[in-house]
Amino acid sequence: MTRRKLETAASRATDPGVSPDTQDRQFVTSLARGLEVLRAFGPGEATLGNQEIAERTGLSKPTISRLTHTLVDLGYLSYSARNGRYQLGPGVLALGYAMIAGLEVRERARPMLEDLAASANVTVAIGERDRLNIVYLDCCRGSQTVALSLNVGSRIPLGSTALGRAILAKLPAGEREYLLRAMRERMPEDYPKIEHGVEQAIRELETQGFCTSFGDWRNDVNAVGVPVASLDGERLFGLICGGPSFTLSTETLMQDLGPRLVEIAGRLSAPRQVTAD
Amino acid sequence: MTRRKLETAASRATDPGVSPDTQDRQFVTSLARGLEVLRAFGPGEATLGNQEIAERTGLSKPTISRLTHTLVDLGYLSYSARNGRYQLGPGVLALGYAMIAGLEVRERARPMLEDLAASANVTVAIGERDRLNIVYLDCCRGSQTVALSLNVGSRIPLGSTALGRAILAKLPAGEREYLLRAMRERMPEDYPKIEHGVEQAIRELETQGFCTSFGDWRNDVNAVGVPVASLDGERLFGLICGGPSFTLSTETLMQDLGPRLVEIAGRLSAPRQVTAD
DNA sequence: ATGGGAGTTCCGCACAGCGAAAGATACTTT
DNA sequence: AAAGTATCTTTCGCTGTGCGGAACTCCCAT
Repeated sequence: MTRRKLETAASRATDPGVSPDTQDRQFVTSLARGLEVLRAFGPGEATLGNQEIAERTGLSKPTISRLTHTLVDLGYLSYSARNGRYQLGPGVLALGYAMIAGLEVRERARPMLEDLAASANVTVAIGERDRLNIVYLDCCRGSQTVALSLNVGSRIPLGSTALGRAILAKLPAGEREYLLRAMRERMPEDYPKIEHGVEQAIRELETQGFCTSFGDWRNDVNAVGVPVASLDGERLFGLICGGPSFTLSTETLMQDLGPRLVEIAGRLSAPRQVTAD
Repeated sequence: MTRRKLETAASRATDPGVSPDTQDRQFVTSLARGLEVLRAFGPGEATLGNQEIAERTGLSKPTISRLTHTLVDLGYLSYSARNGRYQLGPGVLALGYAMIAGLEVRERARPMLEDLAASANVTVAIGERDRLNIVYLDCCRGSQTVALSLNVGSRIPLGSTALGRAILAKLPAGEREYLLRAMRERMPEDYPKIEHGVEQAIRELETQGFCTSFGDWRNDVNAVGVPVASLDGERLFGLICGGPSFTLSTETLMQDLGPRLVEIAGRLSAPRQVTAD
């Protein structure tokens, strides 16, 4: 039982499409496939037909037909007989809420995020890794200019954002390398920048306690980030603070906001550091 | 033992009418079971062990073991080796966001909800049915804008709320009866009230275009609701407007807010705006 | 130490779920 | 209108997946 969670946690945690040739007797394929179907509904693809799902997932049409049938039956997909297309259904949203409602880190973090967002008029967010993305768990904005009400749940890339870098940098080396490898395979052209950014983030975390992304994700967005471990030490989150580059200078981030983020992260972490690694 | 009950009841709670109880060759059991595992994580149960999941779902321990293993692998569950318990993972949240981001009704409804919530200082929400619950798809509050996105995705009962009644009342009779029957089985003691409320809602919708729930869900909450069909006519949503009974009188709801809700519902259903074809 | 409870692994069997191809339906094209 | 095209569903045997009882391991309590 030596090779346990580290490997499996990283094993399929990357990308759809190819099912890794694991003879894992513990792995339930149909479940994974069904979830892959749900995952096919991305930002740009609010509605999909069976054909499109089959293409995106690489599964055969009859399989898709059965899976969608099942998912509709359970309320995770809605079917429009009008145009033969599916949409994500209410069941999926209820699950998402249950997830966020049960997250104690979020509860504890929220007042601090609000405080910082309001006092410095920046965007503050907490996120977690999901495969090769970061998912926003919570988000506070300074001035309610344009209220894009909830990007809680939205994804941003892992490699180029301050949030992603903070998390990658804090990850055990093995897992980090696994993820970097997956990114290199998937987007070889972006990889050099990604790798460089992550290496820099590791150094920054060592020296100053927070890492940066100045224009690396969107070139008009600056942000600083810190990692935060859950109380039981099993989950790794990231905390960022950022804004448009013409509002938010790198100096402010480096000298004021970064340190404040570090301080918040300290308060969020367990009172006693039990780093048994 | 009687383990068939919960599972099948839950499965069919979405699909009304002539679902032949014959072994549905289209139905992928493992997928349904896996999703049932995720669903076991309710409001009160942020973390669960395998044993508890097995009890809640009625599945055998080895089966749960395999399903949780798979779900952890895919990022839909997080596992804490510390105490051997699971939590919903980030993947689930990303799905929820994709669902809500792809909902055009929500986009179109939002400005109207905000407007009404602000001008009348009430809570306005849009929801959809998920099995025997209503799931909030969006929610605007009048004055206290503190917790805005928090209860998106949260569930309220189908039978006693204005939202649930609006949807039940507008449903095809067969489906409505199917759901009522399911509710009678599951909560026989509450059923008489539920049935009465729904019958009343049907009458109210006919006569005044909106239905009511005055203290029937929480006895200090008043609300009025209307059904809204999606543009393609395939999905049925509900719109409510409500607040605490000491702030929001039944008269205001009946004479002012109810009609305004009806008007909003009309604008949501009618695609003929200032469109130049 | 010792017992009990929780979780995982073994194992053979049944049948769930798979995919090629045929059938059904809706939507275009000529 | 009729043939053509694209999409989705159903059929049908075969295979291998996933199932559960029982045995095994681990972790806490006491």
